[in-house]
Amino acid sequence: MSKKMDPRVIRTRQLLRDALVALIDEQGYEKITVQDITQRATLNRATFYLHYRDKLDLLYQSSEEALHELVSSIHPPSEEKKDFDLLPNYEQPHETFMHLFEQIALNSKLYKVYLTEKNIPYFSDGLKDIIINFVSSGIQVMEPDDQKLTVPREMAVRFYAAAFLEVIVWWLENDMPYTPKFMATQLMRITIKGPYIDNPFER
Amino acid sequence: MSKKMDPRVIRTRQLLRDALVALIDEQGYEKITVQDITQRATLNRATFYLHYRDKLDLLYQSSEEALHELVSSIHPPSEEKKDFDLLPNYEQPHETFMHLFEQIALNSKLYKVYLTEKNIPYFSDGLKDIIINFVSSGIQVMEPDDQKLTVPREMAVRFYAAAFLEVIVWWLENDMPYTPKFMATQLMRITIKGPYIDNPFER
DNA sequence: TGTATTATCGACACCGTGTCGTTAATATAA
DNA sequence: TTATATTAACGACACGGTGTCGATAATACA
Repeated sequence: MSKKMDPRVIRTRQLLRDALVALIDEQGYEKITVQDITQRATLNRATFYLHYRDKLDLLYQSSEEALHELVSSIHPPSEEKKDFDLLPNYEQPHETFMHLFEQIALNSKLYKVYLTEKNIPYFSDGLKDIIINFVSSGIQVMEPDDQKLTVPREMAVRFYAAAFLEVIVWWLENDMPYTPKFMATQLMRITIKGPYIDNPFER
Repeated sequence: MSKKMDPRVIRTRQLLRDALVALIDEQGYEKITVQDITQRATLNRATFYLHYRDKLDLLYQSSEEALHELVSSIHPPSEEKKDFDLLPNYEQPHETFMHLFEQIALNSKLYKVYLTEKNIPYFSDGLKDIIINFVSSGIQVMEPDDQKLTVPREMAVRFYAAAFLEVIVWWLENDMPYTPKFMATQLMRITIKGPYIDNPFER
């Protein structure tokens, strides 16, 4: 899709996107003006409007691109492990979890800024939707019978999706102190076993 | 504190706060101007600046007030149940959870708008901090030994705090379809037992 | 090298902001 | 009830960011 594009266009848009990320990191999203962005990108302000409607449009398109890359890189599961993944060992890292953390690490600058800065529209919700779909299908495969869930299905999906997203944010905030494999293992364990090794309430 | 205030001031500020909530609900936070707010409140625009620095300051003060009310209403635990709450039955609703949902229900219009509308600064984070403190002390009481947690303590705290907040948002988005008691019971159960009644991984 | 595409530049009206100074309305206490 | 202080209303102002325009310069590619 970018093959037939004028290299100047590609360069200009990349300059604008990088400028946005850098400026959000420095002064937060809300205070940024189109003037700031074009100045940082060493472009004329009118040039901005040749490519994006406004600041929000630039953010949307950058977000869409990053999230689309993420989904594409995760979607194809390795075929030979399919059956294994349907019933993963909870002490073994889930393959999709690992892909998720690895892909985020590859683009960590953008993810850290877009997920941890305050009041960035769209990106967090977009990623949450992706995780919701993942969690939803995961629970559906593990337990199709609503009666065998501890809480209403939709509540459980939202519960774990938000929890997973928060752990990703925590990981980025702390500059990725653990490997993707470790993180995937941790998420699997806390989801299945809960917070305590010896459940204090029973057994 | 509001005893010695001119009743006109109280009236004016309440008009502005109500106008903000209504306008966020109608057109979202970002598009709102100070002009819009004062027009809706039937006040002169210059009057706004006698009370608040800008739109964000109005939101902050409204948020602070609501969150302070929430903390105050939750903090005093009923004395006679103290020992019981330290080791709650997981099929019994946790008293603090119930207070949380009940207090939110009392001010549900503001909570729904401030928590479910996109890009409302401060409020979600403020409530998340409150829940983090609550979760953190809860886990600390249940299990002071890091070795007996399934994952790093800070990760577990963030995991459950975000999950609880998401369930609150889900509850508000769906116009509170369950009672506070039911919600508190569900949260307790999914936290301790995980998503599945019969753990498919062991036993 | 020629042609089409894109970027640059300066200028414009528009809108929301924050702050004046002046005048009007209102609460509270004498 | 009336006097006084506090607050609101009102109109006006300069400022800054926006979005768009037309004309000109630079660049990619055939």
